Amino acid sequence: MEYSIGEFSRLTNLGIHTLRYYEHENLITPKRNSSNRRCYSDKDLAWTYFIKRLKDTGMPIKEIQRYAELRAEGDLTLNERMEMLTVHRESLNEQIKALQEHMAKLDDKIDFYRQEIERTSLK
Amino acid sequence: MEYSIGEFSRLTNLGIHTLRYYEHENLITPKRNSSNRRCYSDKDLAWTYFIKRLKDTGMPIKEIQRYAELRAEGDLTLNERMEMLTVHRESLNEQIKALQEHMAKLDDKIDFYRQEIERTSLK
DNA sequence: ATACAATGTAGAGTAAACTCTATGTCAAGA
DNA sequence: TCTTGACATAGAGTTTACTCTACATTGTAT
Repeated sequence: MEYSIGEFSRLTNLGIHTLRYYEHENLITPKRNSSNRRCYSDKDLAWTYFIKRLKDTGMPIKEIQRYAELRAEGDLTLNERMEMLTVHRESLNEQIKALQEHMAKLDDKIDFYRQEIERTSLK
Repeated sequence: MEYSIGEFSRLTNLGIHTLRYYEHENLITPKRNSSNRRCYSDKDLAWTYFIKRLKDTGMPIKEIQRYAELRAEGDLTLNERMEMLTVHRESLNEQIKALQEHMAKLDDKIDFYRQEIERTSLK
């Protein structure tokens, strides 16, 4: 299947402006039809989902750019891409650990509030 | 104990400029000495650590501002503050869940790469 | 007395990631 | 044919959270 930018925007939940911006940054590079309109493919779709995943896990555009560059170069860069993902995996792991710690502390604080409210009868 | 902005900067690992910016945004409000220099207290220190925690868990400055405002109003706002933290706790929980999902998918991808590299003998 | 390092304020500048505006093209329906 | 509506580009504007600059004061060591 092929999609116009409007359809693709709805599918990916990324604004049209954002899609053009991503293309400008060489993240997503859809084909063009005879009238120069963008034609996004299913491959573009899967790739866009992956980009969103990288973004949602805190990878900056610059780094995604680098990954996209390697991807465009084909199989010879598989090693390097896997290396990038492995490094990123570690950062993700640390993010999760940090958030869990924050969660524990937050729970302490909430408990403290609960007691204070009880004590001062502000229930 | 009381700390100058320089000492406080070292203690909190926040730049001097950042501390002044936080004060400008009414997040941290240290006392001043006779020559108008900032005097940070241990209470400011504990509060600053908490601000960092909120920031590190994705709370925007605007919201921390609101929290700081309530805090300045005293015990009568304990309920409202607890409510804010409880809501934030939920967002934290969702962040963690999302990251764990991303992690699983990332592991899949890394596995896939491993196989591809094996298959195409790019070891 | 003087130098100098830390501090003060006000306001400008920066970086990242969008988001929007102005203007123009083009295919399809009334 | 005329009018929409979706799409195109180039470039300006926005938001968030700092970060830095310029310039004036002040406290301390020589």
